[in-house]
Amino acid sequence: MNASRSPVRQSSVRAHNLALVLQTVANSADRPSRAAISGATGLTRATVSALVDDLIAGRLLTELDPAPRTGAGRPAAGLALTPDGPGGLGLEINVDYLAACVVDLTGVVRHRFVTRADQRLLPPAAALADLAVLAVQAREAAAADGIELAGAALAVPGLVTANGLVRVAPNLDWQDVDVPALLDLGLPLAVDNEANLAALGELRTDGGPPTFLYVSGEIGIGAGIVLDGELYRGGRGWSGEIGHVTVYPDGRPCRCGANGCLEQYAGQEAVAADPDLAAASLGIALSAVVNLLDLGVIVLGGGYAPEFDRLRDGIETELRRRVLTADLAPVTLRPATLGADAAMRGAADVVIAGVRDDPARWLARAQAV
Amino acid sequence: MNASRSPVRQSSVRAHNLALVLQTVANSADRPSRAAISGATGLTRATVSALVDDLIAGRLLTELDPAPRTGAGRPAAGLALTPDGPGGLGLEINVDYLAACVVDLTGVVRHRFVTRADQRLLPPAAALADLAVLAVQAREAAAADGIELAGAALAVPGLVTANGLVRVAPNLDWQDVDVPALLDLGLPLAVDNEANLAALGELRTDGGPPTFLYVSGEIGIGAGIVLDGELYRGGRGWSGEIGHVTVYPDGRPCRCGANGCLEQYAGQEAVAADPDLAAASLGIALSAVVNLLDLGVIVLGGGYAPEFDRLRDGIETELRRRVLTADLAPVTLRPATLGADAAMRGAADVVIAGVRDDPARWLARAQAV
DNA sequence: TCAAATAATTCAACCAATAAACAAATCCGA
DNA sequence: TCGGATTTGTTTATTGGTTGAATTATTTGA
Repeated sequence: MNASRSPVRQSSVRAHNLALVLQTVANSADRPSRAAISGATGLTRATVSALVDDLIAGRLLTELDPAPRTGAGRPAAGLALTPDGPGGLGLEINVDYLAACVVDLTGVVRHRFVTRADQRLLPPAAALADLAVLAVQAREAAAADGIELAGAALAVPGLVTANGLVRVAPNLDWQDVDVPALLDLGLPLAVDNEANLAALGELRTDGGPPTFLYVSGEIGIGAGIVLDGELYRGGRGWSGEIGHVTVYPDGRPCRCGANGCLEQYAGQEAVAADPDLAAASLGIALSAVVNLLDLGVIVLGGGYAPEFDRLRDGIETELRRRVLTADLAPVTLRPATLGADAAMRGAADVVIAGVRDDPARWLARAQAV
Repeated sequence: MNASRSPVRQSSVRAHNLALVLQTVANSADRPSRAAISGATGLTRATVSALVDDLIAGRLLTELDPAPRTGAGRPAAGLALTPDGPGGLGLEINVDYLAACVVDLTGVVRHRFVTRADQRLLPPAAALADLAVLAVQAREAAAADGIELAGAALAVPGLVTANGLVRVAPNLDWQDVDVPALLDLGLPLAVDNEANLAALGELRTDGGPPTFLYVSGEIGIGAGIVLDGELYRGGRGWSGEIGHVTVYPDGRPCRCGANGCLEQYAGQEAVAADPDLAAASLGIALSAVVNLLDLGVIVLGGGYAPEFDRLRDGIETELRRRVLTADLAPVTLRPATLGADAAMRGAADVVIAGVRDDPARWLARAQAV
């Protein structure tokens, strides 16, 4: 509802419409013609043609054979995202591995690199130096495919501020690590919480609902909240700490100092020890989330995904009992579709989503080079 | 991040910039000149002049004496919102009263009408007919001031869908009431939950933070979630049901069928019976909200506002203990600044916010008439 | 072989913002 | 008291971008 606080000039109109055309192609199942785009967007064919010319010149779209059609008339030229345009570099650092991947504009993972090693034994700078090695490998592999990286995003299991500072990452034993200062790849770098990025990865999975909660159960429990297709990061970027939602006010002591946090009842160890208790506890906490945010879909990821069948009933029982609107509108529970790579995939997706959402910036950059 | 799915034409540019200028005036403490607006927005003076001419012609802005200034130069003409342009009609229906108010474009309450009567004794159609009488009075009073109502909004203590259908309002004993069908005022009518609208009322209060939780404690407990200056309504419009967040999983049975809902420990009766228990319970539930959404400000309204001093310590104790990021960033607790009228004020504010956020639509309508 | 149909491009017109010059109204200093 | 400095607001030519209509291109089908 709030109009954004910046003036709009004609060039903004073009930027917006470039994004509109590019997204129309991206969301289209077939390979749409210029005329089809015109119909879908409401822009005239003349305008679409001009915009498409720019997008082709900037290596974001390519012309292909059209989708087959019956009847008379000049055949259309099919348009699709280029697999050899800009790409995204997804990075992940976790307790026992480092990973990097290259995703092209169409969303396909083109390259994937993993190094297994216990990151808790290294100081942050050393771990990030190792990660930089992977990043360079990834960039070279991408360049060999004709892909230029538009940026990078790093998934970290911890609290991250908007400017990339990792305040706390308990399982890595990190505190106040200024990642952008230590990891200079010569690329724009975003840093975010792993659950947030995994949630975004899940969102890009085709047909993903635009509003859902992604819950990732590892040693700790994190959640990514996606509202209307956008990740909600919270006032200071620290949303989704569902692991420390109180389930039993006078329950087990938690490492955070409080009692009865969900983490103590549905963390990795607790799930193994007593799946029923974990499911019930998770159900109680998730009911709170649904009552507050009215989410229709909950995705269980991370360590929860393989345990999904064992947890489902217990969770749903509590949801039915404790969600006020349970009989008015159902809550769907489903396992994550991406596996262990979810956060890294999500990170790469964030980068290419940045290009798809603002192609004008990419075109201007490509122009300058 | 998601570009909206509609094309942008030149007229959209004008619509956006009209809104930008109008909001700049609205948010300005003094009475800004065209040059000042130009400086604040980044638009050129020429453009601002043209936009201001339109806004003055549409009776949204007026020229006044400028704010005093020292130094050389031609004196500026001060601009301000017109008190006699479009206004908003705020309506409220609650257990024991009906209310209506007229708020002008500057946010001042110009007229206020209240009828005390137990609404549970009447069928919904009769209650809404009584409300329509108040609405007509309000409109006539507004017309006498030269105010034309741009629309109306109604606050209801219950679950409301996006198209104005009241699914359940337990304390009114309403079920599936199609309000827009029963209440035709010849004006655009929005219907929303009272806590949502009260939260928006609190937002418009000058200096209100753009991200906060508004909690309203009456017989039930509702909450309005405001994220980045926008009310978050949830996937189906039923967010904010904090009253049914579980505090003690095996605790007191609730009328909703579950056990240990917050409502049983911090509802109106519970607060009276045991304020300490109410505060602790509220603290536990609010900690969950903060952990999930990372909100920095919580506003206590409705029946909680007068009890604020008695509840504060108990709530803050739990917040400190249970919010993971409590030592990284504080959570501020404060009482609501609007009193019993909060929801009705918020309703009227929603209407005028609609005009301020999209003045082009109002200008087009005024033109057509 | 030609008419109908559909796709894409070209071109003049229009809308809105910009930049720069200009007019208006005040202050201030000699 | 007068003229320059200063700031506000308007005028005018230019530019960027979309539109709509006309035009060109390419196919199907009678």
